[in-house]
Amino acid sequence: MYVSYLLDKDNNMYPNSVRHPSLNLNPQNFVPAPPQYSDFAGYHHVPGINTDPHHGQPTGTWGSPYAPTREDWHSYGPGPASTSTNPGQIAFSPPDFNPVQPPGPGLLPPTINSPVSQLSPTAQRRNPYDWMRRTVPANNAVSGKTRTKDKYRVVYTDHQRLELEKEFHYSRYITIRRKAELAASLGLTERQVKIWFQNRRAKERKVNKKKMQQAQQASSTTTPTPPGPGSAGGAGVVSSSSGLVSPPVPMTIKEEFMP
DNA sequence: TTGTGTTTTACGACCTCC
DNA sequence: GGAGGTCGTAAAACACAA
Repeated sequence: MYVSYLLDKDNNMYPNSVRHPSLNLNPQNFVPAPPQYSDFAGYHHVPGINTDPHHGQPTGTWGSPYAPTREDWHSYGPGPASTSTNPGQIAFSPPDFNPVQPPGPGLLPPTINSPVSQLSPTAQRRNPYDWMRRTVPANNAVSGKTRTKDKYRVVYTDHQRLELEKEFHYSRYITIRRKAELAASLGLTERQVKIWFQNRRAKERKVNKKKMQQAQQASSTTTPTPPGPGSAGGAGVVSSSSGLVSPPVPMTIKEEFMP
């Protein structure tokens, strides 16, 4: 890995090894996402749902009504029963959420120690969470690669990405406190969490933009109306200075979250 | 295999806000 | 001035067709 390079920039970068083969979660431990989680890009943030004090962040530029409450996140993880079979996975519920987990069935440390079977490298993506279970070489954490050398980025574990997605699902913009908590619980740095959210928002904008363009194309083919001012090539889709798109598009079941 | 396209981390530049 | 936002981009990791 490029730990040395990153350590030069951020003392807290990679405080411990994040890369471990056993961190890759068994896809069997995931449950298919319910229909309401068909597409992260389509979630609606509801201002005012942030009853959690540390989630009382302003809605900021994200004015669209997004995100269900965290109670809904139960459906992400394995249920209570599966916590015994795989201590690395926890049911994510708001009252229980404590990023600094005590020893035992917590977030990261038990996962590292728990033997989780590796997926066959030839396995195809059939599970809605397949996108999160890529295998990672075990020596990534100690390889000491840098950006200027032959390797410059790590691949987050399935668990890390799942927890980040959960948080993103809850709110597109993470608070400072939640960022610190999440970073601590996932073994990431706050910088990594921040950048992950930035990249995730960028991805969402990209997906939304693509959807809007496709919708415009579909509508233009069905109803051949001449393009109005500012509607050429879907250029007028992205709203305002924030670049955010208000997605009035109906929710569609995203392929990767289909059961 | 291998070539190619896509996705995922990570960064720098620039901007806004406090 | 610092923190955090978007935007553009680099490059590793990955998926998949030929």
